[in-house]
Amino acid sequence: MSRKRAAPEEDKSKSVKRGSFNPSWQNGLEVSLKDTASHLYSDELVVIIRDKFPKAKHHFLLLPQACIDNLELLDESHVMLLEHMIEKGKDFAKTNIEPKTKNSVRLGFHMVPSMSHLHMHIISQDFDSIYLKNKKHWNSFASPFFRDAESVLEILKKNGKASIDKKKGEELLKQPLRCHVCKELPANIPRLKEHIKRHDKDRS
DNA sequence: GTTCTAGAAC
DNA sequence: GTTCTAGAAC
Repeated sequence: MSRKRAAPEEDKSKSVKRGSFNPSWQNGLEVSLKDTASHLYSDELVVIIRDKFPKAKHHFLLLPQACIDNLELLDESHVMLLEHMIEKGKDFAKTNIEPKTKNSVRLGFHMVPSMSHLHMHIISQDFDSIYLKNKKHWNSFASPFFRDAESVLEILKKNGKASIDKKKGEELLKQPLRCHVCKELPANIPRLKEHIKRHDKDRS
């Protein structure tokens, strides 16, 4: 028998995709929110879960319980919520991430998120992960595409909103690969991954 | 968000 | 020839 791969299971997905602008993967976080068994922390306002494809040794997502799609929908009334998100995110990092790496943890949002439901990343800066595979992955965490939660909070306080610049986001994802520690410019992803191992050794 | 893979880059 | 990236997925 000469066949390259198993036959594609077309029928299974068609019913979902056809006539729907919101493919199921975009709603993954809504599903996780309802799956209380996956909650590592929860209170009346927020939930913390593991990122399904962690891009570093420690990578979690903190989501509000309320159905807020993205940063664009925040206004003055959400300042306290965002402060709570940051506080609980920091607490979680302090107690759940080993001391060696906890100093380099960042809390923040993607400039243009792929998935529905507002989510704040809690991610260590080693970027040691088999799931970090391409330029988009890298730039979404190591370029200004990653917006620190504290800066977003300041902007929200100042302007009463935290708008999304989609065009700027798309440009940032296409920027050359740049080491987040020493600003070196590795030629490709394998070389970048080899390069950042050095900084990990420097720290330990 | 991921998977898959054509063809660019080496 | 092999490695690597980048765009389609109905």
